[in-house]
Amino acid sequence: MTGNASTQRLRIGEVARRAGVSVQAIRFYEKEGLLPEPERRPSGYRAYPESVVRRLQFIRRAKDLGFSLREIRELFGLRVVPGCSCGDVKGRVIQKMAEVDQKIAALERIRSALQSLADSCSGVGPTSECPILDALEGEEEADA
Amino acid sequence: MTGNASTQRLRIGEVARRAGVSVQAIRFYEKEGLLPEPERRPSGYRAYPESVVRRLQFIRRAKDLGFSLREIRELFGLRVVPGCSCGDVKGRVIQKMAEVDQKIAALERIRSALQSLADSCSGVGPTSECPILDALEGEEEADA
DNA sequence: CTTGACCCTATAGCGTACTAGAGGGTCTAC
DNA sequence: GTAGACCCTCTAGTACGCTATAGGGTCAAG
Repeated sequence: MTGNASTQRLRIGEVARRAGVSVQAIRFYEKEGLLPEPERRPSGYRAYPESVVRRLQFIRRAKDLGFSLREIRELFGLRVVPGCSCGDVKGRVIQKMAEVDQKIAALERIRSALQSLADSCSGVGPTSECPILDALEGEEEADA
Repeated sequence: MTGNASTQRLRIGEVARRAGVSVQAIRFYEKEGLLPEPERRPSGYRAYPESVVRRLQFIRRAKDLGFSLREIRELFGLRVVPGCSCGDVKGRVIQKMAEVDQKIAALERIRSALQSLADSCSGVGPTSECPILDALEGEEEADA
């Protein structure tokens, strides 16, 4: 049985393996306040409860969704602060979505500018007469 | 007329003002090989021809289009290497467009994941029962 | 001849999210 | 009792594109 849970502590390497992150990353997260400081064995080894694995998975997923470590730390904060509601968390997600939308829009503007550049150039001829290079060098045409 | 052009050299501050970049950035670009080393006055002051302003504008625009300084340096290289054609330049632009497309696609995946998270949460209730936080913490559901 | 704006070099620091290495201790099995 | 895998701390380094600072020299006007 898994009766006495307090004896079932994991070492950092095992946690890293299970969560799919590096040992150094775990120590880094601890230093940055994303992970609570774990108990230590007499030897100084970190001794983690299994729950830390889920927390690391949380970090990984939020990171994949574009949250910075700072933002993830704030998400953890929301869980702890008593007055905070689910709406606060949802707000962060909505806000992040707006940021993502803005990034997408910016990239689409860039994409179409690149497309125009590519279209302006037949691809033949010397670089000294390249319409792309000329366009990049050109005067301020329309600054708005 | 602007007859004797060689006397019309600009100091770095004036170049910075005209090109809309900082003085330090100009020195940085020089160090990184994006700008040729300019003439110097006896005092050691850099003395730029006006053309450097256009080159800085090129850098600014290419940067805005997502080219890194390294890539911009390579673009300048293309112009100088004799065997290079306009097609080489166009190729860079096409490749950059593909990169932008990939970034857009990645952000759209993120966007829809965020949307799902937001949809899963009514926004009311304590953070301790937040479906968003639970989802981020959840087990590996589908790893593919 | 001094004031203030400008210029010079060189080095350090920022933010992000770690990785890599040095130099050392611990644990477990054989 | 020793090998090898693991753990510890601390510092430095990575990439990117600069910014900031220290400690000086130059230039033009008044």
